[in-house]
Amino acid sequence: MTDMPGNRPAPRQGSGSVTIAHVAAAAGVSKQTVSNVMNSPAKVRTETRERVQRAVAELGFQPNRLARALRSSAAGMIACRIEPVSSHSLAHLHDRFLHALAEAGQASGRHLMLFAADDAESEAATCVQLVRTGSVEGVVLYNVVPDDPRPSILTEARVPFVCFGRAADAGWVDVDNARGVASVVDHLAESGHRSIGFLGFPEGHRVGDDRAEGWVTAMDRHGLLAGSHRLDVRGEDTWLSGARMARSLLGRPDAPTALVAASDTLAAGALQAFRDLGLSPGQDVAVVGYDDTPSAEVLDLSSVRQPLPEVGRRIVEALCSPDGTTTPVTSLLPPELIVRGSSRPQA
Amino acid sequence: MTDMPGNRPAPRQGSGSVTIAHVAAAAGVSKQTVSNVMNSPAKVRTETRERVQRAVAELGFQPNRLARALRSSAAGMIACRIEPVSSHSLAHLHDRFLHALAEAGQASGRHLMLFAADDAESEAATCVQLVRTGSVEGVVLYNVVPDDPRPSILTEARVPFVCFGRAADAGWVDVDNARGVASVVDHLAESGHRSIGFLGFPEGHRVGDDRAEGWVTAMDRHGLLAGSHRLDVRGEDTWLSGARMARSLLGRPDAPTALVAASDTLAAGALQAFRDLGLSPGQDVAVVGYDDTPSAEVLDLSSVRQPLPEVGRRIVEALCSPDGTTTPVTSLLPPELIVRGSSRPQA
DNA sequence: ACCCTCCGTTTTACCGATCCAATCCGATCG
DNA sequence: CGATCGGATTGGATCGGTAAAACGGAGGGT
Repeated sequence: MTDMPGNRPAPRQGSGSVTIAHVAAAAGVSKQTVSNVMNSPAKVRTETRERVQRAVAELGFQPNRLARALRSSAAGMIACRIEPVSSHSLAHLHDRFLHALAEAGQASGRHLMLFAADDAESEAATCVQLVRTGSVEGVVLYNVVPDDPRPSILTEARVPFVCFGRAADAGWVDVDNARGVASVVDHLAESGHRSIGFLGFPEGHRVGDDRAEGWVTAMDRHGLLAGSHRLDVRGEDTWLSGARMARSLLGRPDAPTALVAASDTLAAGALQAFRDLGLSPGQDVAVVGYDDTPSAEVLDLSSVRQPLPEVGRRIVEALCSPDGTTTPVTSLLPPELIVRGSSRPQA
Repeated sequence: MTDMPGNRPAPRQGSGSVTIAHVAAAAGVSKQTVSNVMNSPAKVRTETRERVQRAVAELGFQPNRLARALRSSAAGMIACRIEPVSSHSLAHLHDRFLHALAEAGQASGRHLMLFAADDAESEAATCVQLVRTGSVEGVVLYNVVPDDPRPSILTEARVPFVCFGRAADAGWVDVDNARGVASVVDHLAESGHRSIGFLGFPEGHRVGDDRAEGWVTAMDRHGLLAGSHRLDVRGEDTWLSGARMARSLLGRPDAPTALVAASDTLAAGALQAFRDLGLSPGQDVAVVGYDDTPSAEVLDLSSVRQPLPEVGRRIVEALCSPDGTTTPVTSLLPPELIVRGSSRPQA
């Protein structure tokens, strides 16, 4: 209680921060007891605990994360690359995903570190380095494609990681794209639509193909597929392309009464096509987008929302669970359909 | 060279990482010499240095960031809040800004930590906590508004911080919005336009007002302001609102031949209005957007680009420079006009 | 030969917390 | 009444580096 361990002047002026030793001295106990109060309060007698807690509150003590991390070799951090802007369709989700990840991490006492990288290889190299230097406990991969080089590099280097998007021989969390589109078809079919078109991405990419497959499956289930294969059109994920595709579908003799778009961008283009053709969205013809971007709300556009908060939680959980010899954790989450004016059945 | 300091089994199997002690043992020198090789190579004799470097390479040693940070009490990290998605016009910039920040930080050996917060107050509280726990050296504030509560809280708590956007009594980095819009007016005036309209945000917000002021100033400088005050219209930052405002301007008897928009969103709306009116962008009427979002390129829309990489560098520099009693660093950067088809003078 | 400087290296201490083993204490028990 | 026992508390070592001071041998000056 008299002086500081280490003969340092008590609460240092200015810049120095309050350490566990200051608290211990103030409460008249040892450092270890303070540590116990912070980490396993049950081990400390109530009276002592309260005395320590008072000292903690008075001095405004906050344990040094670095020291704790060093000693317990648990960095309390996960890393994720922040990609440069691209016209990739998932780019719109990137910041929402990072937000979800940050929030989920905080909920379990872990922070999110961002890093930039030029390509997949340097991203993987950075991940390895971050883990080797003890900076992070694991990393999250985003936008994983079928023959992605990253999972194998990281597995080889024994870097804990989880993918957002399916990957072989690795832990992943994904949102069921096929199911999302299928739920849109269900919704439209239940609203009485019998001819439902699909505006998709060019073939060859996982996400786009999954969404297309959802349309086929659901159409078939409703017995609407026969003769509908002409209603499946594909094109770039741009507003103009969406408008063009919608116009071409609606210009046919067997024009569909509803459209499912693989993105809000395409759906926004479709809305424009409706306007050009003098059709009223939701009344004359329905359209539903995907990803529930901010513009969907502005445009009163129905859309499929990915449960990003849950995705974040699952990823953090998978990353921090007792990894090892067991099969990597995988989970496929259902998206949620948000119905707005563009597809609401008129009363 | 014989056994490990601390009597630990040499390169531990599996999970354990290579430490400075392993390298020291392998090279037959002390830990400190290894440390010197890594940090101040000049202090070490060439022969010794090479021997150590060989050992470093062989063992794949990477210094533990946590240990280094703890000892030198320099976290090597900066933090920035990641905001939830909003319809705020600057939201489009958020991920690009974070990317720039991450890149700039890496260039100076600092990593970027992201955190989520519900409001400005809890954001400030988190910042204080992050610095107090030694997790980060400083924080970056984004979207700073005139009477923002955050700067004063952080100053009070002696948390080093820099704002992206002007703030009183604090370090900040900003892009000159007025100058950006003025450069657009210059460009249009040089292309022969004499009647130039402005599509802006509702009054009362720093960014929007700055951009509007740029239009006024430049128009006046070119002697085009007289009678032009009717060409300054304001509205929400949405696509629909942009289309509406453009239509209303172009429908007048004194219709402008060029439009300056305060955002790409508004400009995209204007492009739609042109289409509706049968006008050809860049030929019949010019339009220029702001922020050079990805859609600007797709739409062949001229736009003003904020020099985010430079903003990031300046922020990191300001945050890590010898802070203290001197006046906080402030810098106002010029944006760059990207001319595309929507405003290119026809040859 | 002696002292002093200089340089390269090692030694010692330390950053701030946690882990482990040892100690202390009152309470129970033979 | 001394030995034992279990929970509360403490001291010391440790995590992996870095700062500062101590060390030792080569070279220079007188």
